[in-house]
Amino acid sequence: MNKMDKRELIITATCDLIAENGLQATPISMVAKEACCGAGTIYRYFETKEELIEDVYLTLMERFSDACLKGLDENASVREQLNSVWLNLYHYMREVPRDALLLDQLSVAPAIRGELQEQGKRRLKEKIDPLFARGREEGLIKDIPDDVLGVFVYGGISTLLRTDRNAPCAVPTEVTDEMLLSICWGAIEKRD
Amino acid sequence: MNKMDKRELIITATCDLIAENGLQATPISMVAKEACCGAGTIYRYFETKEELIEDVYLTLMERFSDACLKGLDENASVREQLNSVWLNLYHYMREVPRDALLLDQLSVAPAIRGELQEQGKRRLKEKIDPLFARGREEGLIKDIPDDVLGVFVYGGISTLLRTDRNAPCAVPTEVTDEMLLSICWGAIEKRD
DNA sequence: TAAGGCGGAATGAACGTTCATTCTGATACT
DNA sequence: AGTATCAGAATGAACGTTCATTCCGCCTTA
Repeated sequence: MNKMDKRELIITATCDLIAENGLQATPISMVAKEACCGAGTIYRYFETKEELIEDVYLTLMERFSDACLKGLDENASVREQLNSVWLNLYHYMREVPRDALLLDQLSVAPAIRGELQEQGKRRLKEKIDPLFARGREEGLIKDIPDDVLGVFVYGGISTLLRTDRNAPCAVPTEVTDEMLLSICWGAIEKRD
Repeated sequence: MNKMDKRELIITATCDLIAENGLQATPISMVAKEACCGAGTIYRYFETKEELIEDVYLTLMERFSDACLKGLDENASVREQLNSVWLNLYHYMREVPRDALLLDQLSVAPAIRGELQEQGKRRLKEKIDPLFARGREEGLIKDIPDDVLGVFVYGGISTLLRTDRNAPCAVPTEVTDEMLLSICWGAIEKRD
């Protein structure tokens, strides 16, 4: 096993444990056991536990961005592209609730500072911001700052799924893709 | 100072400290200092720290519910009533970011179990669910479960303000009440 | 090819700190 | 005086981090 593999192994173990037990209930000793290494070894790859958490966060956001942008056709219409991103987001969070939970946990952790959050979102924003800009030019989207609309929709979807995780209700079976898009577009679409 | 005053004092102190430093950075000793009492005294009022946190959560949700339902006119139209609730929510979270932050912190804390969360939301739900039901009957609202629409809007607003707290941008100045309602209604409103 | 040695990687017991909780003696009230 | 309440020191468990030691693969040399 080479250097990077072991590093990845530690990050993966940390992901698993935090998703299962929460952030403050996963001591380094537990990560070490899960990663089949000594506690000291972890400190060969990460200066502090905080740095490990930061890396976990960035790794997760990378996966998250990949999932959202999967199969995006940059030549398609704005509407089709946003549909794709939103459905990807929705499906990913439904199918990998572990990651969604992790994201919730980490986004309020003190280790995840503002700048790091920016870094995590960067790749996604670079793709989506121009999309909103185009939609706006085409008169398709409300005259409200793109960030506001984008964050609102993201917050709606993620909160919907978080609520369902906390108290499993009918969301997974009753909310069709069509319904979801109807809500999302309703929120941002310009009407006349 | 009577018994309840001291209890309230401890809860208030805990609120202040968690809002300022985060949950896991506020030890009991610090709460004791802030509340001007000994650490042991806190254990006269709360069995464990976890129970204290639970009480903080319920107190907070009570304040939150009050704020959202303030001035609600039950004889007004569904549209007017929902406007009132949403604007109350938005203004409260903008004007008392401390409470909004606290709510974020606590809603992912392991101490806040599913049942407790239900209890915290109960009063709000009891008022709002019938509102959605009426709106649905009047053909005003999408044929999508009320919970889904309600949670989506709540999630959108709260995430919007959380994002702004993390990296202060233009939300407070640029998003007018009118814009916000346009987004919220767009998300739930039935169109034909 | 075999033996010896070298250096980075890994280990996990030990350390110091922090924290929730308990204990104890003092204080205020009746 | 007796009871209830308090403050804060004491306690012990749990944690992040360190470090002396061990391990292991590779290179050198004969």
